[in-house]
Amino acid sequence: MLLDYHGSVSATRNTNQRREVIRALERVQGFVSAQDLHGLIVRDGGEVALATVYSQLKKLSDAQLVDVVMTDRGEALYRHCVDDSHHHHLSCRTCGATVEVDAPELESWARDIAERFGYRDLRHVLELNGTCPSCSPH
Amino acid sequence: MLLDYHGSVSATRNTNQRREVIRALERVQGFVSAQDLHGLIVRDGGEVALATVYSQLKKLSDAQLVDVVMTDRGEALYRHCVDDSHHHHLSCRTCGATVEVDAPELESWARDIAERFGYRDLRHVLELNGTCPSCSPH
DNA sequence: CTACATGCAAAGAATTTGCAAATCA
DNA sequence: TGATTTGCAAATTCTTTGCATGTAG
Repeated sequence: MLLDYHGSVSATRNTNQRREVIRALERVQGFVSAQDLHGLIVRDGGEVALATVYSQLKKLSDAQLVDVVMTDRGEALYRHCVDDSHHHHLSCRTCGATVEVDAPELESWARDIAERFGYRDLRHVLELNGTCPSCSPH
Repeated sequence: MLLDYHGSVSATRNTNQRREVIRALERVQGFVSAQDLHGLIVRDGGEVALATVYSQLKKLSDAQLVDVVMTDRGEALYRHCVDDSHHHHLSCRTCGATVEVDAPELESWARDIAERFGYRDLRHVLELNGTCPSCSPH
């Protein structure tokens, strides 16, 4: 039992489906779309409706238990939150190649900014892209 | 006239509609959705179909003449590529309040990263959000 | 008990596509 | 003239919603 922002009692029932979703997220270790996640669950014999996967993912992300990122195709990708290993991507606009980038300076800079403006629960997403070496004109 | 990847001739006609789209993008100076852009054009007496706005935006972004960013709602935002007056936004997830944030440290950090990986023509988009002071529990 | 969760089907929102008619080069 | 573009409407894709039924607490 937990108190929410308004002091009332918050529920979040521990249903089979919720556990299936969380288990699948943990198994994947990375970003997955809701649809793929649902596919995984079903393929493994789980019985969860796609709409339920969506609603659980929404609750999990509201509770900040999963991270959400948007694909360039407008598809949301979710991943089980393990705030270590927070990193960003630098991708090539031409060939799509991607490298992972650690950004400790960015993280602390972001925290400073948030503090300066009195914002809490800061999250951030950084998209870096350019032309990678192999796609650059010689 | 321009050669494409396969050596054939590439066209890109300079139609009224294309000009309308570009003009609207220049007028806005920032990120707009395709739908809003279409709304702007129409409200100004322009006669361009929404589907045409989409197709022109696609061509423009393929040609790297506009930047594209994804909203957390899965909506694409486009902006005419100018790279002056570069800044970022810190917004409140609860009420939507937004403040502009300068990020000189970020800019130079991003340049360093790009250089380290040999990437050129670097662009970046940073999305910062949290809970603003007035939406924070007292 | 009952407030919340589920599942289905239908609704929504953003974007794409098919195709005939218009038009730039 | 002839290949692109346009515009409309229908199709797609991802996600949300309405509502009757199920169920955790």
